[in-house]
Amino acid sequence: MPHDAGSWPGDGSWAQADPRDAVATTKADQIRHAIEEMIISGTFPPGTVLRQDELSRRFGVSRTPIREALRQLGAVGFVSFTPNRGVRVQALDRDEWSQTYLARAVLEGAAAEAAATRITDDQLDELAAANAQFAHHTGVLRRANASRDDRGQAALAWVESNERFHSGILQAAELPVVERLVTSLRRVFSGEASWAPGSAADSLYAANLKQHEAIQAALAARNGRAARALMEAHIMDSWALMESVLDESQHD
Amino acid sequence: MPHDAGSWPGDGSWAQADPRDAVATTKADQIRHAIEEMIISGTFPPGTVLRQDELSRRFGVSRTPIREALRQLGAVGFVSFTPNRGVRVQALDRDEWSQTYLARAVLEGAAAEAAATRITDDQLDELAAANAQFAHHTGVLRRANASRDDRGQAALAWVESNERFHSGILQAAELPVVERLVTSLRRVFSGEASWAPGSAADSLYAANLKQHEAIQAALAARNGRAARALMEAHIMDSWALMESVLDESQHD
DNA sequence: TTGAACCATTTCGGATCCAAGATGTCCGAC
DNA sequence: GTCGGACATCTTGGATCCGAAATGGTTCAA
Repeated sequence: MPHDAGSWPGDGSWAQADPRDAVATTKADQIRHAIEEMIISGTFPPGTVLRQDELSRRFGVSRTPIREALRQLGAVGFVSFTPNRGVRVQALDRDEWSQTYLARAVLEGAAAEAAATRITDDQLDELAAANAQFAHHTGVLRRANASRDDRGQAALAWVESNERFHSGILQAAELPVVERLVTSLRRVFSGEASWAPGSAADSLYAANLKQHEAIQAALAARNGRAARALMEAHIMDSWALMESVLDESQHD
Repeated sequence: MPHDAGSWPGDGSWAQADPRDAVATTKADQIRHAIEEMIISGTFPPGTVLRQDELSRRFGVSRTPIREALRQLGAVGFVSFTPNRGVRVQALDRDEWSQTYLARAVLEGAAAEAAATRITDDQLDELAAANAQFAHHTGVLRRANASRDDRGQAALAWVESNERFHSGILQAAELPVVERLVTSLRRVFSGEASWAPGSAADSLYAANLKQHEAIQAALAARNGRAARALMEAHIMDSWALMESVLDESQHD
């Protein structure tokens, strides 16, 4: 191996971030994951130009696996290629964002409908737990007198419990292909928002919580049609929430 | 360039197959396209193991661009990777197929709804033309006394006019993100069927045609809700048609 | 002063070389 | 006869090298 492999940024935990790679994996795949995480976490904000040489130094490998990693990210839409010019972290405009939400809405709606007939009691319990968490963090976010630090913590936890709820439903639907699609849509979009849901439209958070509970109830009642309609409306409303966050951060 | 570049299979028309690549493109991208076409056209049936060395000889390039092309195809799901073992053309089982259709159904349904409010008269004319073509080829397919060769021709033309109708609606919807998603879903699935719709359930073809016409009418009437419901039902019915074709080919 | 051509620099794309993982076979031991 | 291990071979993964495209700055002429 060239360069100094010991000079890795962080602690090397980038490797095997995904259990799928635990058994056997290539550097190209590990690096794809690492770059993906860096994009999502905001280390590489949208619009950033990624230089192969710089990345190869940072990861302590030659440019070959870097290029393969970038090709994969390009195929999936995380970065955009310009031949002989380099790659740049994809930046979505508002219209593309809204379409991403639309796609998620109909796909997760279909998943919710499927889940209604298949969900087990254990899975329903899991959803209830996720929603309890969600309710708690929503409360912290809406509390005006919370410190800035608390808000940041709560925002992260809010996103996490939200994901827990949504992926719980996707798993219950037993539609792995659809689940993969939604996951990739969600990852692409999460890259842009360095999520500080912060002070955004207060009532929207409350509505969001109510919607989660309504969806949960529909699933418990095995009402597929209702679950679908509610989920669709919920995600389109989340888009409104997201838009208000975007507007806000634009005014900075 | 190594090897004999003159020994290209075919006539070199693989290059610049996509106008997007016309201005500036890399060999890796051209080869990705070429392999993709080969998978779709059935040259590389599902399950085929793709050897880098063989591909590099076939395309007259070194293994480097081949590997980048395969990485891209892998990221998109056309092929599956096994580290140190090679890549294999992805084979979908019946359940994954059905999910692919479900995803298409809801996404194209949403597109149809959007199209209803935006479609122009010119675009409506184009849909009508596509459907006229579709009707014609459906007729040939249903004619029992057609020769085997005629049927093959008609089958291809049938698929083509079907795509013309569907992509016409997607374009009218002005949702490029959704359109890309659907296109990639459709490409993956078309790889499997070396489409000889042939003798499959006759009444299903007739139903398919009627559904196209109903969707067209809903769009003309600017009825988004109806267009969406009809499109969804249409694609789920197409799945039934596809399933019967699959069953049939299984009995060979 | 401005614009166009030329050259140096940077970065990428592709080719080649080498190392490492995987498979299959052959041989020997039990 | 069968099981296990060592070895030969095949294929992939990664590193390095080189040519080509794009950029930016400089110079010369109009």
